[in-house]
Amino acid sequence: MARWEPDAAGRLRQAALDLYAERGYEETTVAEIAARAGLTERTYFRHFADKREVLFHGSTELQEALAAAVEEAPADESPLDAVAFGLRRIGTFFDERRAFSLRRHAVIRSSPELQERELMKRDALVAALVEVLERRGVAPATAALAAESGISVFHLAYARWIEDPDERSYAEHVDETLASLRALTVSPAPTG
Amino acid sequence: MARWEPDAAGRLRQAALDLYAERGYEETTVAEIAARAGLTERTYFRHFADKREVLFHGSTELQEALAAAVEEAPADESPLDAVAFGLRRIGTFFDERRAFSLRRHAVIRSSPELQERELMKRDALVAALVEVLERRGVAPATAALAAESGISVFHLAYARWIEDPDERSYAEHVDETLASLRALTVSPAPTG
DNA sequence: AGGGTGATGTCAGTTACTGCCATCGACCAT
DNA sequence: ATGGTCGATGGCAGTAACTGACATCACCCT
Repeated sequence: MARWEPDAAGRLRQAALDLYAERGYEETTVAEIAARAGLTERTYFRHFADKREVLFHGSTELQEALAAAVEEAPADESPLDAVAFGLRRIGTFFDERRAFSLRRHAVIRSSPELQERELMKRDALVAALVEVLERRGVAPATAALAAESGISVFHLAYARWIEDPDERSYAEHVDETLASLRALTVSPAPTG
Repeated sequence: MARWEPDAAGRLRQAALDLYAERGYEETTVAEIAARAGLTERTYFRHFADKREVLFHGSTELQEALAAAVEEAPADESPLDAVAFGLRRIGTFFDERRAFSLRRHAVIRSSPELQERELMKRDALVAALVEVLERRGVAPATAALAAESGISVFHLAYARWIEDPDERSYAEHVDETLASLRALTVSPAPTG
């Protein structure tokens, strides 16, 4: 028999999400999360850097998956299309965890501190895209713009996916959002 | 003679920027900032909500100025053009404070916590733009996309403005960045 | 003169987070 | 099996961000 119950980090994530949802983020202490997971506060901080990070477990994997997917886009795709290619590929990452995503999203929306952290993760996605695009030979200025635009699509598509009563796939929302972006940026209003 | 030295908040902002630049953000305590401003820690927290907020004084004014400027854009401008109109208008806000902006930017870049807060302010700008655009009659989905894209332009233009050795105006960088965005989103690569 | 006001000070308390050392089952080498 | 190392955890003390409650006291108004 193992010395400790397995998957301490997983238990902490579950306890944190539950407590943040039940009582609210600010009203929950790290000691309470640790206690519910059968651990101590000190151990919590060995698994997660701070009180917020416990809700952002998949972000590194997501970032790597997105970067890898964009890397695999056909070489002749435009920067924005390459990003869109990657976004559609990672759709399953969300589609498979819909219930969890809804809960997590509701918790994050309820706390400015958590929103800040989410924005930071979003920014890391932008940086990862810039790196991949530049490696594809895209000029830095263009890469930055394509990455920002791509993550805007990522974000708005996610918001729509969360709210979609029909529960259509994430990839579908990406396609729709990307089409809207293209419609938006056609050159200045036609004369007349 | 006044009971206290005037402009306590201003002194705190100056002290904080100086100390963050000299010693680094993490190595500076709020008590030290307050002491340099001739105040106590408790008084610091009456002027600023937390250790980060002291660096984001102009953000509310900037947000209101941008919203007002977009509001004044000609009614027949496309959503994105209306935002661009607003961005050019607020250019003086930056051009007049170049030295300060450089120092502040260097400090923020050096600390993840400060970057998080800056992303939050950026997000507030997006929200303000969405509100203004919707009031102009733009459909919510389009408004969200135009706001996101517009703030991407805002942000990248700012980064280039900061790094520009020729110190050209902020509005010029907005124009260039916007043109790049339009070039980026033209429909998928032409055949052949 | 006297009372109200507002910016500040003082102090005690909570909680996030960190460094250091102790514990002790598991695992490995002999 | 013996002994030693390892790795995840606990315990504890300490720092610093932030908050609430109350006191102070020049200024202002009447």
